[in-house]
Amino acid sequence: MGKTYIADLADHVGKEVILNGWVYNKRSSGKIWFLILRDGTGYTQGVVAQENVPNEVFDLEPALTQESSVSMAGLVKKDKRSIGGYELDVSNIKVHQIAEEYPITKKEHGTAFLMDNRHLWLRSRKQNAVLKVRAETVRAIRDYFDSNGFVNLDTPIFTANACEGTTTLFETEYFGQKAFLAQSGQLYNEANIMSFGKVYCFGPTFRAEKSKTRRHLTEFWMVEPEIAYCDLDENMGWGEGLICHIAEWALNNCQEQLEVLERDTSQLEKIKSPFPRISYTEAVDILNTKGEKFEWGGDFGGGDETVISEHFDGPVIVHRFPAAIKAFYMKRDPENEKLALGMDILAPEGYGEVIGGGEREHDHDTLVKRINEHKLPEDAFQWYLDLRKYGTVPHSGFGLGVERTVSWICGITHLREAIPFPRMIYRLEP
RNA sequence: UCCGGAGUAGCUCAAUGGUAGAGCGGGUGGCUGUUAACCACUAGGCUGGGGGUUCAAGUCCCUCCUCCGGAGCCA
Repeated sequence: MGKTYIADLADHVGKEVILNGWVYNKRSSGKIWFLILRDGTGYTQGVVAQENVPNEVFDLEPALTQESSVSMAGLVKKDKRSIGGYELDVSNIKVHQIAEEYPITKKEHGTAFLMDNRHLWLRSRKQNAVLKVRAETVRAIRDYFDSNGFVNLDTPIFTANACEGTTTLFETEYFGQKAFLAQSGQLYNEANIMSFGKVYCFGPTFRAEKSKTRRHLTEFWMVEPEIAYCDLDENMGWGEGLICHIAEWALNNCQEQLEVLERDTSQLEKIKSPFPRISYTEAVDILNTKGEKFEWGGDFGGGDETVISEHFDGPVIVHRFPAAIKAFYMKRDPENEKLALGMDILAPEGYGEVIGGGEREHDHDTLVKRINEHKLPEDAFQWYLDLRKYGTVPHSGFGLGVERTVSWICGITHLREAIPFPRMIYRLEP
């Protein structure tokens, strides 16, 4: 009799097995009772009949509280009446611990309460499904880059300077010196590509913005590829390919989870190359056609993004933004100096920007000019400027937000559920 | 920071200015195929804090605190 996981029960029909898990629920009916067990791989029920087990096992029922840790032994049977389609004719139960009164009950709870109990909420079925999709999304991302010749080189989290100067950074103390938590690995990626050609970094990133929306976290995970000898068009192709790969991977590897989440998978099946590519100016026209009264030159808000993406049936790429609203390192459009060669990929169904990136300025003197225009300290960028002195080449890259992508794949409404322990403006614990 | 909303039992929510209730969870008992099982009984409250109006405040007014979601910023 071996240790078995619920997900593998189908292979053990007619055999005695031991399942290790936690009490999800129980139902008693006098001389027979049911123990619904979860073990992280699935849910099943044990049937405990008075005539089949010793009295001391049968009498456990009143004491078994929700989330008590137990092992149960028994014969595996196929039965439609059981959750998961299989059940155990229980012969023995070993109690590891009787859980104290569990705060999360089977009825609904508010999100504030659930977030306070995030360490326990993770056990619930839906949260388990979302985080499994997250793990698979990370696998899909790595698979995409690894199998396309990218080298994974991670970039520092402690940095000395605020690279873009626009967003607020978390400040910390570093042996008596001021340091900041990184908001992007891009600048370091730009150094790395001159050695490896194609690289990506993948790690946590930090923004001290006091954002209070469902689309923002202060600590989130981002994958950032960077490619040497790559223009804006090719860059858009990499972003599009990545998103298609993630959607396809989820459909192939997360069917069970997407079902638990009641995700309309037809939305994911529609994610196919090529994505429509429209310029910022065309996007502004779309907004105005729909009566949004958007003025050329401004940045899109969450609502604007939704309106634009609703115009298309799937993700859409928006490119060539007004240079004035973009970072100093973005290359200008040679055909129109007012435009920067940036691109965003907007996910459908109102999920908004999941990718932001573009072609970088690779000319030394132009870059110095931009640094000064943005009133950034030139000294801090000496190493970055060096990259333009020793064999500079056109290059591009982008960042993809993991939690936004996972939320979209799962069809959930708030980023906080797409990461095990979210960090938000008013949430540092648990 | 600004705008809006909410704080009542462990949880989710009710309660014309007039004795604070229900469902779930807890406890006790019943039931041999239950599916957020069901049935009966039972315990559980400084109505977020402070101040005010009133014969009377969960309810009206002021103030503070906490949380929620939206704007800004962005992935």
